[in-house]
Amino acid sequence: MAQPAADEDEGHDALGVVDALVQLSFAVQTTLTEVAAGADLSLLQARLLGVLRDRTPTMADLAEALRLDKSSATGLIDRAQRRGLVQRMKSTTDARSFLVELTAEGRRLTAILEEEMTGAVDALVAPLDPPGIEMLRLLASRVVGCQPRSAR
Amino acid sequence: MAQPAADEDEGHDALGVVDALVQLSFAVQTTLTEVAAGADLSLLQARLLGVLRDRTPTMADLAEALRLDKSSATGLIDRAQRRGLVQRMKSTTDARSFLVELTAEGRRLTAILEEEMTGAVDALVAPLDPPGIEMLRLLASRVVGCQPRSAR
DNA sequence: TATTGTTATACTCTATAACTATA
DNA sequence: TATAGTTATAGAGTATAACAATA
Repeated sequence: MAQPAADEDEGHDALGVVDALVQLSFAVQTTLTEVAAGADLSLLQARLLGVLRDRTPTMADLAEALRLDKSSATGLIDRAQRRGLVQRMKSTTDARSFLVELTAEGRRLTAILEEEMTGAVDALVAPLDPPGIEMLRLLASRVVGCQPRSAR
Repeated sequence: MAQPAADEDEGHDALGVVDALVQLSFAVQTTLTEVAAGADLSLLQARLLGVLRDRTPTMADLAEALRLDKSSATGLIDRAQRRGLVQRMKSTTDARSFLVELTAEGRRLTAILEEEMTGAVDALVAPLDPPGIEMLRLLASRVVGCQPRSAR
């Protein structure tokens, strides 16, 4: 399928639903990546903060939530911890296990990122009128709400 | 904003437009990544093939199209070339410059990926009825700026 | 002098396999 | 034996800075 034509000046061809969705997904990811970069974070580190906003998962939980191997999660948390964003807490119920939680600094950054990402994505859909935005919200919700979870 | 709840079992909460769009973008990216992985390629390598499908850019053009630093493009093309997917052609107009093009094997893989990615994204929107899909196509096109003027 | 591209370097991110400690 | 997590290792991907060759 066609790539997002970042270097072309006229992007007014009619797109099929696949190209439109793929280009939209790249536009959203680019937006999120830029916001994260503004806080000197990778998108993955930002996603980590998002996961930890409402949870205190074990390393294994975290790996599953981010679809990473457990060894990748170890490195991710090592780097986040080194930057003072998260900390490992010994589990009281399983001596092998850690619970990962945000530090105060991590919570501060998480709040900033949430606000900025919301603003940036809102700006992305600003070309639509309010009914269009509501329709997009509804359709996107329906697509992600019907995801087969059983497949990994 | 909330993370795609990969580890939760029911995704039927009402989502705001930002969360819905972010989750949709991750769903699309995950789908594309899985298709690419099925051909033993990263998503970036697959994007590279997509760019080269209709173009024969210089290294600098390529870096711009993929929004990479020129040094990153060097490594990307080195790896793709090592796998026999692309080749560097000396420019006839600028002795400093190369044109990057697909090999026969690269074209073969590109065609397969295009077909599989289209099928996978189509499957993603299958929960919607045909008017919903058309509406999603229209809204996404408008957001990414590729809507024909007549429909604006 | 400016541009094209590579190299050297350092870091993030990713997975596999082997390992330790605990269940 | 099985599970939770780390370590060792290898590789992709990313950017910055310095560099060579050419424009």
